[in-house]
Amino acid sequence: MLSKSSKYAIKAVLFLALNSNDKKKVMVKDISEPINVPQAYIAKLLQKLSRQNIISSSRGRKGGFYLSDNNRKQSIMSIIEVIDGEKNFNSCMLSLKECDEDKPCPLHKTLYPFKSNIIRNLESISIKELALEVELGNAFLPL
Amino acid sequence: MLSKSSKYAIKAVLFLALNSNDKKKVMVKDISEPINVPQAYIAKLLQKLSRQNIISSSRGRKGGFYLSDNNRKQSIMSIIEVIDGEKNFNSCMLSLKECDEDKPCPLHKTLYPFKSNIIRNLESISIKELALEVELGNAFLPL
DNA sequence: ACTAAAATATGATAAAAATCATTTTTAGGA
DNA sequence: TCCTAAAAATGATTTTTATCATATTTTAGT
Ligand code: FES
Ligand code: FES
Repeated sequence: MLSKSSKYAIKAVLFLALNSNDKKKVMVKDISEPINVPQAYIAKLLQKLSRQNIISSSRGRKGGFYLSDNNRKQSIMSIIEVIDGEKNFNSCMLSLKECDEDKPCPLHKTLYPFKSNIIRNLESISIKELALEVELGNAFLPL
Repeated sequence: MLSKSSKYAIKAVLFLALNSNDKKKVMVKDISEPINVPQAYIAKLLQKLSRQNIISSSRGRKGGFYLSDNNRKQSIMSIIEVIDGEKNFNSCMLSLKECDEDKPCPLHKTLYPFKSNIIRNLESISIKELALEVELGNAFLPL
């Protein structure tokens, strides 16, 4: 469904949403540990996200990663797209090709509606909203 | 979502549903080609399915793979379970662990309902039913 | 300016998934 | 009974994904 990498990335972004802002940057070391992901690995993912402006970063002394208010408005899907390249989601469930309404595979009819709903949800839910759920204690950040 | 292997396996089983029965066995070579999957690879998958009685086979001369009437009654999920080991489906969407209702991750609330519906569908739909859709021309076996 | 603390870039290694190749076993037919 | 065509078993290789290690910028503070 989601690659390990996007899972890691989402966790990291959520962690940043809860623990950072433009005044309070946090460095990889202090992200990787609580979310339980190898430091060098999450660093690479964060860099990718930063390059695509999903998250913010500043380097040098007193630098670190953080989320600006604008960053928080982005969707969860945008994270996945940057990391996995969205291919996972519009591919057909049986072939290796794209899903094709006109020539649907046998599983299309039953599964596609669900899949497209999942996509729609991931596209519409923002980082900020998800983080709020955690703050309210309705959801938990798993390690 | 589904591994390449389960996709291959489902295609192969569907092909057998359409082109074989206990009187008409078909050998790997004649399965792998039309469904466009490397012969040695699909052979391995078919063997696994056969061992778990999802499909039938007989060896030696005049042997081959085929689907008995009983085989056809099985669910699509049973194929996936044999090949992927079901792990893909009950794992949490954010952590590497199992999905946990009591301590749901932030994505659980939005995605789990869809996921469980997908699972329920895959469990309830039989090989025979899917094959019928193809016979009726409502669905297509992609290469 | 200089230094140290940070991200960034690049490339190497390890683990997992997919693919390929070879051998062994089984059973039908001469 | 012996040969041959088939699946089954085993193990090697390749490709992809995940992980690790090292060197290079950038920037705040002195
Ligand atoms: S065509 Fe296969 S999922 Fe849509
Ligand atoms: S706890 Fe993460 S999907 Fe259910």
